[in-house]
Amino acid sequence: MEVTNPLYRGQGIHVIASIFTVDHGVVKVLLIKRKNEPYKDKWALVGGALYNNEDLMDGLKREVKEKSGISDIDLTLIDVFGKVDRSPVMRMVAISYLGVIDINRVNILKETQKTSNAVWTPLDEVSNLAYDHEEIIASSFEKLKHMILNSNILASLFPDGFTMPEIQKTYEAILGIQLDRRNFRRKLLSLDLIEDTGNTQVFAGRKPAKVYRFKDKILDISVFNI
Amino acid sequence: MEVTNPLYRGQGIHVIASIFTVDHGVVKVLLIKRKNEPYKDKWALVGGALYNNEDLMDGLKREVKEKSGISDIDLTLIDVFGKVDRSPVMRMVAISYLGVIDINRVNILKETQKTSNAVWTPLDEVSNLAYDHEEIIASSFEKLKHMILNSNILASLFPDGFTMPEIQKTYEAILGIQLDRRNFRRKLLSLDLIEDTGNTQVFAGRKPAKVYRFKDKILDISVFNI
DNA sequence: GCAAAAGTGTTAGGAGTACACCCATGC
DNA sequence: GCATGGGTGTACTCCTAACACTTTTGC
Repeated sequence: MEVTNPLYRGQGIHVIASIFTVDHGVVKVLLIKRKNEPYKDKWALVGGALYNNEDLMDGLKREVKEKSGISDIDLTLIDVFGKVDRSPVMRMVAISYLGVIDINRVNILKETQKTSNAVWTPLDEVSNLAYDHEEIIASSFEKLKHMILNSNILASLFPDGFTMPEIQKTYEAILGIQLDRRNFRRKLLSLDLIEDTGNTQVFAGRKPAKVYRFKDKILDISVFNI
Repeated sequence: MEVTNPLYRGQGIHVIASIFTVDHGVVKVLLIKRKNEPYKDKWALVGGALYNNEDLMDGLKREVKEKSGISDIDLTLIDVFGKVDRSPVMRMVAISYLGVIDINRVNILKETQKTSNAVWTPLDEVSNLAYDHEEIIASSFEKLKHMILNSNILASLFPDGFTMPEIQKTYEAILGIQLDRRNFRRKLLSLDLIEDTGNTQVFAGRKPAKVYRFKDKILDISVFNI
């Protein structure tokens, strides 16, 4: 069968990743600088056009690898962006994904065939991006706030474990609120999501903190307890 | 700018709606019978290929209108399906949406230019559909279960209001579990989501039931109360 | 010993759960 | 009056929220 209707022609799919980290209490997103048109020399999220012979996740991981060097990251579907004019080249529908990664565990490629720079950018410094990528980041960040409350997505931020004060600061940075130390600890422990490693970590001049790690477990609580 | 790379050609977007209702305690989904290839004479969800000059929601509503006659329905993005071979015609990525509608308030078109029949089908009788539509229904139904616990999506099932026993049966049908009458009522009222209309509805031989209605309010609770 | 930050416990209030009784209707 | 099903209240438990003291370290 052949498609002849011109209304169906000239369409493509973008797969795009909002990759977040939390660095010293600041939430950052990975941006790359584009080498090519459209939006040459503009900052943008990692991602690109899907090939017609690859599945969505394969294309996404290929794009992430090509443009950032990151090869080992879990990405979750977040949203879809399809305004007719969102790309100046052709009709592109963007499928957006979210990932979280430990900034210290990954070497970001500063330059690739298609990018001239790559920077972890604090959320409040994000502006003037290519395409509708600012909107995509906003939608992903909202979802991230939700996900840290309903999943173990932060496990990938702490591959070697974490102390309670550390992870609490991460929650506070992402949610933008202050939390009570004692209740936070009790709540996180009660979820059966993390476990004590038996180790401690010492910072200068302070009492050593216990190190916990995430269990290999998916949490997906529902709210409404009827 | 022109796209010459063949890897980017021959792609299209499906917009697809899983439209659910609850009819006498049975959850049903709207299926249409296709008149044309591919999957001629197969049952399928309402939906079709997006035009390259229309936004996603516009294309979706056009398809829903064309193939079912339904013109007034809220649809929510649910999921994306993009396996390379999900369509035999060309590379199609499907964006799936979810809607709920009162079966008594809508006249479904039994035949259209592209469909030869339309039926509200109980979920457990759904089988042998076109494309990956069974998978799409499964994903949408899971999300529906979640949404009735976290949003006022059921408002569209009861445009004229509802009684507590009625809506409880609806929750039970969708969730597949039994609920305690007294606690269900208290919980639903405590959410500040519905209000008493002051009216009652009488069934034969029974005490009249109060009629409630949904407030115009979006509910999006988070779970984890830290 | 002192400052800084980590660890722990207690209590009051609110939400969830389980359960029993009264009430309005049609026949 | 009786069967059917709708409406309401209460006690127990558990989770949450607010809050203060003790412990360990480096200097």
